Amino acid sequence: MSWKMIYKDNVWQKEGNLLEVIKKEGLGGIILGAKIDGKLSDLNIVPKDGSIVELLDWSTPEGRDIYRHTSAHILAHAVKELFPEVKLGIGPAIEDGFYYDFYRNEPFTQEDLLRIENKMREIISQNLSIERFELPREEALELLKELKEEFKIELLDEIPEGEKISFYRQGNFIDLCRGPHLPFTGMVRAFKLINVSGAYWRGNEKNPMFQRIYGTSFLTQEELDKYLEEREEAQRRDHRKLGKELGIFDTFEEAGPGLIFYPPKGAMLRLLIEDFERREHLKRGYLPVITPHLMQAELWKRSGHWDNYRENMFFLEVEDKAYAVKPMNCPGHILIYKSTIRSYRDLPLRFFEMGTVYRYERSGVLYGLERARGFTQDDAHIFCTQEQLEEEIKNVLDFVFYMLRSFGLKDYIITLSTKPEKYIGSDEIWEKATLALRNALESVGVEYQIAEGEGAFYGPKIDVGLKGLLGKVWQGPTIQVDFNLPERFDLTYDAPDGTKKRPVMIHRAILGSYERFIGILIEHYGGRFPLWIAPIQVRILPIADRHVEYAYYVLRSLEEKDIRGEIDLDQAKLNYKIRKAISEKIPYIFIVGDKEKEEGKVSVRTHTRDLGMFNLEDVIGKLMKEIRDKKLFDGGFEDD
RNA sequence: GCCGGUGUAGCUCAGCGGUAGAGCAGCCGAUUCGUAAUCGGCAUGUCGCCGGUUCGAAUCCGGCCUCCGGCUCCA
Repeated sequence: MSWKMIYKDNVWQKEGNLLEVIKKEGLGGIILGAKIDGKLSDLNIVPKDGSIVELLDWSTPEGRDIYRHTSAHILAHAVKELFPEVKLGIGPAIEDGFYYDFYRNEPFTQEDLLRIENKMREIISQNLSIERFELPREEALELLKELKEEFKIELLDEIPEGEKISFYRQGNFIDLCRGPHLPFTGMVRAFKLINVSGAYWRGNEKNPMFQRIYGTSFLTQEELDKYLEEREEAQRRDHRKLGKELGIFDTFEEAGPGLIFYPPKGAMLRLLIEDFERREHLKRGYLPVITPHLMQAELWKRSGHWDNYRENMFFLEVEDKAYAVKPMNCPGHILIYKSTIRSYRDLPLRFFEMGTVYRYERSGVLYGLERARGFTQDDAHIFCTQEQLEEEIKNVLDFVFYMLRSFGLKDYIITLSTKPEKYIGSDEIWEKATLALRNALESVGVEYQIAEGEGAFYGPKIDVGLKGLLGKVWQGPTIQVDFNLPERFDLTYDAPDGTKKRPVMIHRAILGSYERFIGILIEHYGGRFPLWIAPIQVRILPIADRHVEYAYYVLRSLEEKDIRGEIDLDQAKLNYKIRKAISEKIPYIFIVGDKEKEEGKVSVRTHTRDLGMFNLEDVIGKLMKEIRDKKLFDGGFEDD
């Protein structure tokens, strides 16, 4: 009756109860669960003869999940003790913690949460043993009826025939659950309930709404505190707060929700990004186009947006004609394509537009710059032959990664979405297009995941999700192959053999939208932008009035080289001006006093430290280089 | 859109039935200053909006709106 136990670099041959063995080895409280022959398991069991038992501790994702899943059970246990009328939903571990869904008419208040936390502490200090038991379906149903857990009965119905039906019990709390769990409630040492929010039962908005209590737990209080501090730090970087503080963007209640305004600094930042991107497009053979924001409804009927996207569009009527504000730029570009006869010699044809679109997003989904009702896409539509598809996609991908690199973004998730159940176009063309996307990804050599069946009905696509704060991912770059619109608009080109052929269309955005991208940048840099896109690059601080004249001389010298500077004329002490410049996250601070004036120098500092005194020309040269190189490090040119 | 929370000066917040306050920012004055907050004075408001209760509402009640936490959605 012996089995093999593996932990870190150790291998043992053991027998008997796993939990006992772990205790004897001095690993009690460290080992949270086990993988027996590759399957997750509780600890309080006797492994089968000859099995291989891998021990899981906090350093493994599975170990953390077990710990937090048990935390969720303790939460549910506490809630049932305090509010016996509550019905249980589900309660899994998630990325940074856990949640449990409860059905209850009364909302949980902040005070309730504190009471629940206290009850949880009680349950933990009782150190109840957590036991698994399995029941035949009939008996499981009886038990759940007895417990009056109607939602759990719904879950039971969906457990496939032949699969074991397991329950977990701690004290008088019983829950239908696959497990595994910690062996004792006392093993959860540090936890915190974070908040309550609504969540539809089983994620369907037609179902009743549950109250979801989110929490997190860690092995030690120190780790928990650290996590909570990180959350607070993340909130300080939140683009919605920081972006407004720094004057990057604003919204106004009287203008309407989800409509973005750019004050001067934000507008400067955006223009700098646009300028850079515009030049890159022209270098890469894109042709600029500009299309109206308003087009007649008829056009949107032909494009299919009327049928498929109407509830997200803004409409208006003028002279008995219905118009729609564009939610997308494609129909406009298509009209330009169709305005003349196109030859195969014209292809690929790449139309680029910084196209501002408006989408009527449901009120609850708006989120600062990341999800707005009006935004500007760096949009292009490439019309090409099937043969050109792969090469074009490859070029777009290169472009995408070049841009992300330029802005210093490295955290992204790439997804290739393939043919869904409902689709148009032949299987051959789908296969070809999907292969083209895949080949392009392979040739660039990036990691990507495949979302089987997640493509649009009109074609497969590549999406790049950019990581924001607190695990949020926002779709930025996208490359979508489209077989539908060329069909609907009867797009053609003249082939070498004189026949009319249908082009393929690629919709693509490099950054996604300027709004969303700027939101990501604010959070990525905490408002401390690389020099080349910083709205104000240098703030000049004259020490006393007699240095103002020289400060202007310095400013003019900067302006001559297109460096964006300004002078702080406040009648304040140097310390105060420095503090102000740092809090405004201005990359370089030039201090000018008697010494500097006399010698034609400036003293330079960043938000962290004094870099010393330099000849004005030398500093300007260094800054110009930093701007030209789009340098990302913001610790100052001293660190070259 | 749904569930819950929230809204007072430009910002951060106090006041919670008797008619609006602090700090910072702003303005005025003094100070002319060397690497993260100089001192003094002044002014600041449809207390989110609409309606109701009350002798009296920022405060209590109802509706609407914004924003926040989620869910759903995201061609």
